[in-house]
Amino acid sequence: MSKPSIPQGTRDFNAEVVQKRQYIFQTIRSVFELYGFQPLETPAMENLDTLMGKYGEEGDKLIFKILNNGLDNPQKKDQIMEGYEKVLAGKNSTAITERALRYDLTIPFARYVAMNQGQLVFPFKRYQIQPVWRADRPQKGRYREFYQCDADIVGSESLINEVDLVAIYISAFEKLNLPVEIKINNRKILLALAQICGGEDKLIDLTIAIDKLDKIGWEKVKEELNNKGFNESQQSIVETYLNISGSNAEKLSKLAALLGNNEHGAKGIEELNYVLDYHKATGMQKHLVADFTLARGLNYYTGIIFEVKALDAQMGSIGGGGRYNDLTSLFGVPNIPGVGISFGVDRIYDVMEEKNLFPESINKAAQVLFFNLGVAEAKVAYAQMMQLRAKKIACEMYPEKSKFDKQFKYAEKKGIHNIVIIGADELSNACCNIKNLATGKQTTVQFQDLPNFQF
RNA sequence: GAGGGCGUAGCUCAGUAGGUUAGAGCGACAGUUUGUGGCACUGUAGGCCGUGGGUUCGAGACCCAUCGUUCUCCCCA
Repeated sequence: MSKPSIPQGTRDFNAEVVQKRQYIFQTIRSVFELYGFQPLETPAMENLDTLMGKYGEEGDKLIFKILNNGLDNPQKKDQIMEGYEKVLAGKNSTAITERALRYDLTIPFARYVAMNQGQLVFPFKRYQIQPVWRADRPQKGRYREFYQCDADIVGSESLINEVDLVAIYISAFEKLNLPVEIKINNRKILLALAQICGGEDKLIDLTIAIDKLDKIGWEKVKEELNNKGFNESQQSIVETYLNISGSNAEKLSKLAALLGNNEHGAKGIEELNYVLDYHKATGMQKHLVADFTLARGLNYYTGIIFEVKALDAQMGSIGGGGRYNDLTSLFGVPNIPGVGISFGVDRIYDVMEEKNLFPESINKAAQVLFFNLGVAEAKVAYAQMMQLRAKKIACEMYPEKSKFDKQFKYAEKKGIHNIVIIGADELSNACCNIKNLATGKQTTVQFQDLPNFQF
């Protein structure tokens, strides 16, 4: 038999890791709930058509598809062979695969809203914390199975929602003690830029190119623009656009000058100003950075977009989101605008681990270990232990009679801070000896006083 | 999808230029020590050197393939 293994890009989480991850989940969840969001869960798998075509060409390739059952059914052979031909040609076939693992939480949410629009109370605010799967090649900070924590609001165009989501980001990362900056931009501004530099249809080429700026530098971006058919004067507008610097207010006024009276540009700037202005009053403004190079890969965004970057850490974005004005129309229900954000828990974990930001207190080992010193002793000890458990003190008893040495080491390795010794001597005196492993201090306590002992 | 690094004991790794019976530290187990741990000392167990082929008198080492893993690019959280 070969050595056991798990699929590439997936992980097992041991007790310590689970507790740390739960700490992140719990922190984010509590903030979501504080802001009036309610939970939703959707299935791990969706129908393939629900997902295809929603994430761009690259995204489609990264969707994990599930092979249909019953492919060995001889009655369906012709259908299946025909489907296989389509697959070989790079197309999808429901004869071969009709389900896939979810790629993110936003599209399943849009699907849910479209299916349940009659029942939902709008504006509908939901949060969702579940794993997603991507058939990407794993590398640092990138896994094939990872969790997202999303909060979305649909059925409202108000920018107060954007304001609220920024506040969620900032307060959640403050609670986690993780310093971040929230980059903010607007797809309308990118659209305006595209209109000025050769037309709306260039929007995607343009955003892909400028998104690479901090990675490859202006010269390479210029080259890419050139290859995509942008002329010299258009390239120089883009260069001016990318070189805008200063405080948020300065950047926005310089941008306004560059975009002139372009309608989308003016709207985009106005929206950014609205959000920044609201957060002057909350004091959260200092975490917000207007960044016109921010583009985001997903093409369903239409308004303000966000991305969260951990400060002083070698890690890509640890969260992102934005406004999508018509996501449910993909499922035949038009005119439900929405805006949402996502936390990348696995990357947040990696950054917090690297920077040592987890509090000591999240280790949830039992507080007390009862020694097992024989049949009669264990029976009495067990009854005493149950009284402590009734007081919500986490306890366990060593399951077999073993040498002191061994039982001590067990407690030490599991991080249990107190041991209770009930041996023959204690038994005859109806008492026990409690030893604190950190201090080495030992106390003799009568059985009737044990439940009230302060560990 | 493209390219690089690494696979030796449970873990972290040595293993010189190809040469007898593949090593260390940590961990595990046992003992010194049958009711008071952490230290120390002694001992024991544990390896198809990722897998398959090839070169050679001889391969853990060299070559090819394959699988796994990790990193970079693309893209993304």
